[in-house]
Amino acid sequence: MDSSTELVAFAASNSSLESGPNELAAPHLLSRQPSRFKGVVPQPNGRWGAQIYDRHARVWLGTFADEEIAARAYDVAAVRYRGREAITNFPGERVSAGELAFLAAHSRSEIVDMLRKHTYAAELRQGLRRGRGMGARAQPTPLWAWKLLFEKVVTPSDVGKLNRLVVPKQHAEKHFPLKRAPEEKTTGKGVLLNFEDGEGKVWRFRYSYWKSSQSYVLTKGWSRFVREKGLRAGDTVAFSQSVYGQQDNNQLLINYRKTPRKQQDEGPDDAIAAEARSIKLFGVDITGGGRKASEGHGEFLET
DNA sequence: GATTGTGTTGAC
DNA sequence: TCAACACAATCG
Repeated sequence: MDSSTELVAFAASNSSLESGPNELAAPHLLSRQPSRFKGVVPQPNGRWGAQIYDRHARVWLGTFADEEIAARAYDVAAVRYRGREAITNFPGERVSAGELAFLAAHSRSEIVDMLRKHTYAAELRQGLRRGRGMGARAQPTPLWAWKLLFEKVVTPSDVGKLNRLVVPKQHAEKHFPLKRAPEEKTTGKGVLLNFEDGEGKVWRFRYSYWKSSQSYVLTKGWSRFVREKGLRAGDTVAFSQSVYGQQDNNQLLINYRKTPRKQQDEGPDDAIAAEARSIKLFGVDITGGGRKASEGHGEFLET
């Protein structure tokens, strides 16, 4: 059980928004303490959960190591669900017009998803950067703006229950240099990296080096990506880097390509659908998959 | 084994 | 609507 993960820091960490791994002091019964924030509930392990109620139903917004971060997550959801005048934990911090537009451009479930994945801040920043005028809706960075770093045909274990993708050593050391961390500065295991996918969504994975197996891996967050993209052994994932600002923010992209399969081997959806799903023009999906017209009625912020 | 987040209940 | 509490489902 030598899970000895060598903790290291990424040379130019492309973003490490908010709370790192939990760094609790006394995990035990310290959790009973109720939160001083609205929409925040203590978790048995000392962390904090955020939730909001929508029409009698609880909407879980995720768990956070920091109580205040959880409170901010609630605030974001409150504004998205109840509008600009919603009661929030930090009334003093006005919501910018840009953020309001960003919120309006995404469905409630999308915002909740970002909060749960802890990528809201990153997506907002990205959304504000492009979306300039009013396009509002997060547009994917065009494919020509990316430089391919490397690809990997995923193995069964990469898409299995292990929640980890082994990054081929040669590529890892060349493109994702893991520099020794300033000792204790690395509170958690490894480093958190954000990747934009072909649809403009942001994914966050933990990247670290497993000493026991002497391999570089993407762990936390990986299985969620596998699940949502329906990745299967044999499919290909590609990692690219923005051709812009090398030092700026080191934007990273993760894409995937499904390998055609016999219908009998296909899971829930067939190969036709899988292929149609990947037809894109300059990074923009022209197949019409589009947004899920979920959500109830009477939404605020909906234009 | 640890953590998440759902089930459920009872106040406000 | 909202959170306290218990604990099953899910995760790492």
